[in-house]
Amino acid sequence: MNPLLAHLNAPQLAAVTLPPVHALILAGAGSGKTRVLTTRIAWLISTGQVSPPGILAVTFTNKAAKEMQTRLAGMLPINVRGMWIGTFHGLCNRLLRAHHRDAGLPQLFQILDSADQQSAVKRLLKSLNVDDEKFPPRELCHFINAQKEQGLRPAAVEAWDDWARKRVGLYEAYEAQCQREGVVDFAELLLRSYELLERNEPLCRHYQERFRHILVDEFQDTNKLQYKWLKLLAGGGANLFCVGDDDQSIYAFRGADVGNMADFEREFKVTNLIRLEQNYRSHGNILDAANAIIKNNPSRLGKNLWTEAGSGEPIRVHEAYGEGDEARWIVEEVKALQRDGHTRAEIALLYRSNAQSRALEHALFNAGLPYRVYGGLRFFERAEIKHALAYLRLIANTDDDTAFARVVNFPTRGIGARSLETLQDAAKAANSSLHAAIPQVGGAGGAKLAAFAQLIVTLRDAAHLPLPELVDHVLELSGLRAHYRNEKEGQERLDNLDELINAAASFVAEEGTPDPDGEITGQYGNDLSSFLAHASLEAGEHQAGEGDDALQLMTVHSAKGLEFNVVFIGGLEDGLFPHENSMNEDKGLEEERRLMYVAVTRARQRLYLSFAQTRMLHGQTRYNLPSRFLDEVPEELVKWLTPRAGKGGFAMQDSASGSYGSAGASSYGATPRRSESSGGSGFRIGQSVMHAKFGLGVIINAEGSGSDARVQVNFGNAGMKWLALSIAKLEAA
DNA sequence: TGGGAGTGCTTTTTT
DNA sequence: AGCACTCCCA
Repeated sequence: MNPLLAHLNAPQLAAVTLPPVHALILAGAGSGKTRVLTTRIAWLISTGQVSPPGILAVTFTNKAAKEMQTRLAGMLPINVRGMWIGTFHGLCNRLLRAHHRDAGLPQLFQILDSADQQSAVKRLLKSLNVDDEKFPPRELCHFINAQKEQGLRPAAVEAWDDWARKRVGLYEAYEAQCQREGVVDFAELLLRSYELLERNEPLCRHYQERFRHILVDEFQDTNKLQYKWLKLLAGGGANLFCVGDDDQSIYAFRGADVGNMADFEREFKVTNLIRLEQNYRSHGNILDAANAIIKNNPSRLGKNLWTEAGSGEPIRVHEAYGEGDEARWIVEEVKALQRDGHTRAEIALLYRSNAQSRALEHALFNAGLPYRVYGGLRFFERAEIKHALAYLRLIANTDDDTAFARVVNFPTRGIGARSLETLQDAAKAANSSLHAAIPQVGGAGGAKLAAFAQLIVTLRDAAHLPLPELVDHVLELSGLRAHYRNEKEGQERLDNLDELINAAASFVAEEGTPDPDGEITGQYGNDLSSFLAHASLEAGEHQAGEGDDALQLMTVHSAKGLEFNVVFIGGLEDGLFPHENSMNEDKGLEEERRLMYVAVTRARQRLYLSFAQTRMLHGQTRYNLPSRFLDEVPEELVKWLTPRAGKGGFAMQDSASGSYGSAGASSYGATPRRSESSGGSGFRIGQSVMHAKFGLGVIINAEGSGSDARVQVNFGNAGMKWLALSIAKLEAA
């Protein structure tokens, strides 16, 4: 047996070795989803069914993409760096850099993150004299992104009244502004690359022919546009292999559409639907609870997790008076767990909304327990870092008005609102960028602006320096360092700025390499612009001390994909979890329930659920009922740590390698070579075959020789078969 | 320019 | 309650 395939269970094996057909893998929590995805890629490559450039693998987070690359690198002796494995946004960026001309973008186009986008919108409203009470920038951004995520340009958006028409007009003006400034927001990355392929037939055909196998992770989280993008790329006969879990779809609120799973099944006539239901993570009671909860959702594709592990411990439920009591109880419980030998890093405190972390942090701080809060400001989102990046962006592109506006008077150089207004008017009149309009401003303000323009020129002169030195140079000449040195609490910010130099240095060392398949995709641009793209696309985790043994605090959303030995889910109250705002939404409760399902399935060994009778929220004390999700956990799985709540005050119930890359460098000596045949029959592992009755299949194993030769074939939905070559009529397909 | 007072918002979030 | 943001005055 191919060692790649060892240790896979039957459905995993079936999925990994599927013949070249479209497939939908329903992968339950903890069922080995990433493993299937990466092993599938390794299998396809090592059996010679596809070469690495023929693979396109898409994920949602950088973390997931990196994980896939790392694991793949461990399975195959190939350079995974050049492969098209990445996030939707990262891959689109790559595509647009390579074909920036065809996409109508400057080579060094910059990427706006959400905050940049909002300030760009604010600036736009101001320049058009639009009342931002009537069109709140935040809401306008949402609207614009939502349109783009449905693939709609302004002309295609329907508007029935004046206000809606005005809004579409602003969308249009925003696009024009971005185009003039040479910047692109996140949704634009997707839409622009979709349109690029859709309109440029030869280019589209090139990529369609190149990518033979497209694999998608977390497919339930794709939005409409992402699905269209995938369909377009798969339009040339590539095989789409989508892995997802409808029960873990928790991002509908930002445009994810689980309906894509059903659409995919229908539109691609998917007959190969494989369920991965064996869970390798949690003990039985935890899984039973999760199954019982999610069973209450109607429209599911259907799936039931099971485990070979025992039932394990009961699920512990605790009732507290207020959020402070809840937090103190958790602290005591954590201390007890530590005494029993649990490490803090293996304990997670999950909550529905960020505001809940405060009470927990307070109690943990008082108890002196180290903890780490996920979420919140990340490195590249810090103000001082964004300031420094803005100077770098101006070096790359002086027309980037967002960057210009951010730092033209930071550190302050006496360029006030008046001068800026004059400048904005001049820019608008000349339809130019702010930077380009500087010569037209006279007076004292004009002189100061000219000095700023001179500063940018001086900085640009240093653009040839190695990136880390350039960053250092910018920090010094811009006056940022001096500014923070004079600030009382500036030391941390200075440290962060120094850290930015380190980030630049390690970026150059690790990723600053040019695209390996340069003749097709062109080059990325220079170090500076790829570093800036990196900063936008990968904001970076914020807190240091990753290696420290600290409790893990995070929202349920950010816990998706993670697992812990012990999990506390706090604030299980109606109104909080499920959240009251979700109740008005269509299908809101179902998404909350999936969220609860995700939360529960994070736990390996022990799960605590807790709620409080009163909770301070928005400055007011609220009295909540226990969460309805608590009632959905079967009683027999539960151990109440406090007298059981609800039902009338009960008493305490205590109770492949040779086919590609450096030949022979395989780490798997036994991996069949591409040239090897099975028993001299002319067939080889990985070969697609056709059988009169079972249809298309792929050979995954072989034994015997001559008249005894037998091969194992995966026929997809027709199953896995051993066939004697002397009897079965197999034809190469 | 910067600080103090007043105002409004507050589910979840990656890229 | 706590935070970000704006506005106004010295």
